[in-house]
Amino acid sequence: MNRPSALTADLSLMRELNRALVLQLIRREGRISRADIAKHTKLSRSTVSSIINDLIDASLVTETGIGTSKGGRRPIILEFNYQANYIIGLDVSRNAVSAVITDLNARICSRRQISFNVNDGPTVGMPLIKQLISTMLTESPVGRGRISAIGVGVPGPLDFRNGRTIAPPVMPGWDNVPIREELSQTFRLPVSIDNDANLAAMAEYRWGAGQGAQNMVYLYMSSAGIGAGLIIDSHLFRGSIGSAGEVGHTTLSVENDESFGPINAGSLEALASQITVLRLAREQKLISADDDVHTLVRKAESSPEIQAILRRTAHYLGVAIASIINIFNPDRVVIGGVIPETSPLLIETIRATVARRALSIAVNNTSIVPGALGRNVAALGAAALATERLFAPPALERPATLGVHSNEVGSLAS
Amino acid sequence: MNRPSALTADLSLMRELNRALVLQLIRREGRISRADIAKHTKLSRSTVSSIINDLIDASLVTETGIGTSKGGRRPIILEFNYQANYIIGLDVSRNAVSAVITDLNARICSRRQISFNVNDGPTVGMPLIKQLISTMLTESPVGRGRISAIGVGVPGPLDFRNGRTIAPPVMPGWDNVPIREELSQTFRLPVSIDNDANLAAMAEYRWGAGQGAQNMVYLYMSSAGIGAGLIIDSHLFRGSIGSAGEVGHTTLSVENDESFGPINAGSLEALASQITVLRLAREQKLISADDDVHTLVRKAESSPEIQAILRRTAHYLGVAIASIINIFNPDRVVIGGVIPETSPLLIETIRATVARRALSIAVNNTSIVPGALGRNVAALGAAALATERLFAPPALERPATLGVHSNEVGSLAS
DNA sequence: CATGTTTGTTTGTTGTCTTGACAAAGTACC
DNA sequence: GGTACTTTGTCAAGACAACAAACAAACATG
Repeated sequence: MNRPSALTADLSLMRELNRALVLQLIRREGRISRADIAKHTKLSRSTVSSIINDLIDASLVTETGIGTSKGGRRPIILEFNYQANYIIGLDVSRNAVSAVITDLNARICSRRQISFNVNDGPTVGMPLIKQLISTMLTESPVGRGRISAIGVGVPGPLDFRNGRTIAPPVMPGWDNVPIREELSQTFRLPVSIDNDANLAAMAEYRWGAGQGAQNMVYLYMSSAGIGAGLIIDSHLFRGSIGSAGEVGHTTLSVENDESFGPINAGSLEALASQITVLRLAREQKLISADDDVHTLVRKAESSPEIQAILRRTAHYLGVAIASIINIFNPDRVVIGGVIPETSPLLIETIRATVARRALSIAVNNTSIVPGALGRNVAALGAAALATERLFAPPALERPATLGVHSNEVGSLAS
Repeated sequence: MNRPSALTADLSLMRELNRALVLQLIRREGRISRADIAKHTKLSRSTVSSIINDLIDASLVTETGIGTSKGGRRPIILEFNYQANYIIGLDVSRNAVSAVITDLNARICSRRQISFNVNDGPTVGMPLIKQLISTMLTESPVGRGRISAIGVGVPGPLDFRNGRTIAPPVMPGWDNVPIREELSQTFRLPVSIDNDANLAAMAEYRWGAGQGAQNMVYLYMSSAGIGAGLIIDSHLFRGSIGSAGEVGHTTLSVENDESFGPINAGSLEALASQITVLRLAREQKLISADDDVHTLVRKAESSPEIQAILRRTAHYLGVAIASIINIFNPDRVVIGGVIPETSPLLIETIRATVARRALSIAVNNTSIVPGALGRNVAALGAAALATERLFAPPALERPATLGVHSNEVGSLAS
């Protein structure tokens, strides 16, 4: 039922597809002429002209000047109008809600953060969230009318059929809250919602360390826990009920041949989360009680004890990543969060563990890199998701297989 | 590069899409009238008529009778002509090559097997494979002219850009052999090639225990090792270089807090493969040297020692499956191979281990079942892949996201 | 200045789907 | 049996999107 039903093709669909095709090309290329679009897309010049007229009328594209001649008439340069619309991106974490307003190219033009306690539950939390959105809408440098979508990230899995939270352990009291519906009705804007790891993955994929990847795994070491976002052929993969990538609760298989029950080594989250790292360092008096992760990473340079903690953490992460690589065969693994993004030691140790534990063919074709977008990843991703939604071509049936074929003989169906 | 370049939409594409749409509906429904097709596809009745005429001309569809009235004129029943073409499916295993000829609905109408030693390398092996195909072509009950595609399964990963083997450990000497090209040129037929686990997954998904699933994981316990095939939204997922699902070489994480190196517990394949199970049973004199897996499963009923071996094996498999479920969130896990398909103990133990080790939300939405197709799965899958290829609609760009959206407000691009 | 090239637009053609009308063949009810 | 209504399938007319070819504008080259 949730399966994307195959669309019937008619003329309007054709137009939609070609318009999306042209639009995506312009977004990717930046500056391009009608003639070049025709060459890239293999559409005729007249068709391109017609589509461009539509897009200019919708003010999604603008003519920004005249290019240089290639031996004939000079081309008119077209550019995507990134300021045609603006998007609000929200990131709900355990103790704060941060919001950004971005243009269609993820340039942040406004940013705001409120403190927040997720444990207060939705009756306290939802009004705060709405209040923040309201403030962003009214006080933003761009007019309210030009903000055209809202994206929201929450820590934990969602029922993605109706945009409700589902009993997330990190969000006590937030069971089955129709966040999407409420916000959509209050603000009369399209609302996209997803969990923070997925959104951060989206952001890194489009604008950060994941650019150009085909299949990407994003591991998110946030203040709330550890999650993963999977991107397959440029698209977020959520699994059957939306819990794909929930690696945080995996018990790292720790056992020996004699006993079958899991030795109580706990979950990946318990062993390798940011909270655990801080706790261990504090217990050993390596940092003070109010030092944060940034301090920890800085002090690590001169502290072999902290380095040992980080190595151990990295090792656990590496084991999880090795499993993911064997199963998933991504060409890039991006590891996000303050510690991975600032501590070279962590990344290097992860690489070493993965090299030992994953299938060598797969490892050799996978680069493991830290995230590149810093503190606002998830909010940016929320904006990214909402943006993508605005320009998504219609969903069509994918080809029935992705197998290996000889193309020397035509298909029957053609 | 390999990324499916977005197709430009024109009138012929429109027709192709709609034709594929109608064809798939007929294949799925079995018996259906033009009017019902129009209702399901939301195409107009006249368009459906036109498309059906094309399909009847191509003899892919036939009018097979008159249905019952629903208060008006009685409908003409259309059926897919499963005997319009036939497919050869090959399964290359370590010590045999088996082949089937199937109609377009996977009904086997001819079957043959030759003994084979994969260690002899391609100079000996390829002629044998070609010989087998030749025999199937000439001696088949259907004429050679009606066989329209060949599918091949090999044990091990492939470079799926050019259909060559890539240094599979189980196929020494078979590095970089252009199997697809050779067969395609020799027999002048389209050739599809893939690894056996992927093909078996395909077969179970279409005709076996995976029917109706959305995201399916297939674990294949073959004589050559352990592999997995992943099906996402009805389509095989192969990863970036085609090694997705290669779980066999994963080192089951066995370690304790003191040491970081992997304790030499070996790979999943070493711990839980069919070969290992047989070896353990033989070492303990529980079966004789020439007993096979069928005997083993039968004797297990009265042998607590064999049961212990199976429980242990199931436990290892369960650990691997739990990881896969956490990462992938499938709604079905199918476990294929002789032992899983005949030993209830194995499946039940796997279920128990998975229930303890995987995220409960995900486990509750995942059914774990044995394979249903028996010994010819992989060959059937090879035929399935080749068949799908014949009727695959053209590849279009997928929508940019699969995120969660409010549909209350339209998109900009429409 | 003549020639050729590149860019963008205009015009007429083609192919596909849809709409609405229609015939054929049935049911339901009087 | 007759009339009204349904359902199925076909046909002709119209809409629409892309294409091909011709054309105009603007430029490079010799």
